[in-house]
Amino acid sequence: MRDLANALGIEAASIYSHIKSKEEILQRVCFRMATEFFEALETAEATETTATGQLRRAIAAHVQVLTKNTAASAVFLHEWRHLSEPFHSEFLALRDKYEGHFRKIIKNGVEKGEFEVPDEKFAALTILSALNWIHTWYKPEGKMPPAEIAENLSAMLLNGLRATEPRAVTPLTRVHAT
Amino acid sequence: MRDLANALGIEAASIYSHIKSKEEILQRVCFRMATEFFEALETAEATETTATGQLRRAIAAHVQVLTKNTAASAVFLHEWRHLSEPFHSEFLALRDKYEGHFRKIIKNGVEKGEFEVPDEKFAALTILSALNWIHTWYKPEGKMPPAEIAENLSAMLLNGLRATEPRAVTPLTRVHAT
DNA sequence: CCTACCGATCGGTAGG
DNA sequence: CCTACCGATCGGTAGG
Repeated sequence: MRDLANALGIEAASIYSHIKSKEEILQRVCFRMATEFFEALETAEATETTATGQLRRAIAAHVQVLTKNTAASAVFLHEWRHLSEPFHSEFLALRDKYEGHFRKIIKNGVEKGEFEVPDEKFAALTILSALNWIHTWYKPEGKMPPAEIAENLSAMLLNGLRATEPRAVTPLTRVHAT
Repeated sequence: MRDLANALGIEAASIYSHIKSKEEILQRVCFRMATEFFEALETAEATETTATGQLRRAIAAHVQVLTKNTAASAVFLHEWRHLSEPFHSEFLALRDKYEGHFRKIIKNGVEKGEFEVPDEKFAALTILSALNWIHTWYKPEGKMPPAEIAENLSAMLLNGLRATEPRAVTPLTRVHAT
């Protein structure tokens, strides 16, 4: 709190005329980020009809939110553990709901014959894992912009590494990095 | 340190007759885990000749180490940030070297025509991301054993979600979870 | 938003 | 491995 006050140019005690407690900051960051992720995801789902299209848009939306504010993303991804009840449970429920959207897209894809996976929940978790790690290395000044990161991730997750068949996904903006 | 002492059944001050500082514990955990990851990876590389085989073994080895001790893995994955110099730099160098092994396997695969990826570094990072996230949800008592997790991850990362072609990887122990 | 301060807790040391 | 402590720092409050 002293560091924060210092960055704001005020005394530490003065922070408490703006917020109730240190945890309130954590709560605000966690739930604001959750809202942003949901809004981006819902837009993605609404603009596409195929499971493949929805998944690609959902990945792009997630990467967009994640890279827009890496500091807030790190809090959203890791620090929610320190939320007190009932916020902790509430946050976990939101997280599960978000994951559920991905599961549903994958399930739809499997039913329509677009996808083939051993386990939808596992697939959803793996996709989100690959996505969520980027905040540890992403730098806004780096040479790969968010849209291209999303493109590459979609290609890898949809087609895998294998070179046996023609690529099923050939995005308009297919870019080779490096 | 008080909690640790409590768990050990001794006084907090007594810990310091075993270690020099709190950070020494962090250093030991981080570098011991690094060694374990390297040993497992080298064994994996030595037992296979194709890039596909090596990658599948490397994934299995990584998952094995990660799930064997989830607490130590979490420290290895996140807390290394608090290492002081020169340990911090030394750790980062090891991490980059480890990542380099994965990059090389992928590069070999591309050259031999087994893989097709836009960017080897990006592919290596994505694979490790998908792998490293499992420590956040893995429970030893859960119904998916480490070998099956590795199997599913290999299948997803090598073939993707797409159902357009016959599966290129058909592991001996292919299991459908859930 | 500041001054002045608090009780609690932290990693760690001295000396046995 | 313990007793007895330490200086520093923490989140936060009282009263203006």
